[in-house]
Amino acid sequence: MSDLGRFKAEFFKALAHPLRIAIIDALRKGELGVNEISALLKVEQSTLSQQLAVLRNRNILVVRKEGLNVYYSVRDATVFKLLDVAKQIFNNHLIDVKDMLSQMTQRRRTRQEV
Amino acid sequence: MSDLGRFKAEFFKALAHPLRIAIIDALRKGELGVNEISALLKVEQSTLSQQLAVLRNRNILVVRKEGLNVYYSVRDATVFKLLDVAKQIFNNHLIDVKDMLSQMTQRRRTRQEV
DNA sequence: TGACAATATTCAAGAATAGCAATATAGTTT
DNA sequence: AAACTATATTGCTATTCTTGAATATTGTCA
Repeated sequence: MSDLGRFKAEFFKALAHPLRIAIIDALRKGELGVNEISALLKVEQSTLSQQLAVLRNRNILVVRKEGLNVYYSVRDATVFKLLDVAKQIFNNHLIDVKDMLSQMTQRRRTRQEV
Repeated sequence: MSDLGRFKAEFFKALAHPLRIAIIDALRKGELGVNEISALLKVEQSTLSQQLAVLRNRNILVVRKEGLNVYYSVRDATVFKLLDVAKQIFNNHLIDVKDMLSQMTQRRRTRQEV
């Protein structure tokens, strides 16, 4: 297995979480403070902090501290391109996305039933 | 949380595995039989089959059966672009990749120790 | 039909992840 | 220094993922 392959896998794993995607999307226009992200995404403080940590550890986000506040930004704008390409793939296959949605919903329903 | 965000997360999750990345990479030049992929990647038969199933279920791969053999191909070549963009990000930050490698190695070591 | 080949699915066990609550840390203000 | 604020980290439980082994399925050929 090539190292590059493993790197990519690690990298995609970092993106494989709805909240983490939302965080990156929120940073498209540039740096934001944790409080701003928090207000935007409305999740538990510790949950947000944990997912920020994941992105930070994977070198996807960059931190800047200023007094009590912490500001995050995306290190390499190429990451946005990745999200855009993903979107493009969905646009190519709207029907499949519907499949995926129904699968996702079904799974959620199954989980609840059990 | 937007649906698109969740779709993207699901999608990246599908890519977040070294073997699955390797499979997709192997299919860059077009369709391959399972036996060929197997020879190429040298993994357990069931492991390969399982990871092929993941990619199939996510609509990333397309199947064609012919007698006893099964041929897989990537449904939308845009997926390759995704891998390329990921590579591009690594090229932009070679040093960080080294960090990541050392982190990965360290984690693996820790796991073994425990 | 029976034996065989290629691939898929199921099962079980361990590893990794997610998210909340609680606690810790670090900077600020009084 | 004490009280306060913003963020990070830890502890814990539930869930999901990964993998090899065993088993099932499907098509082929004698």
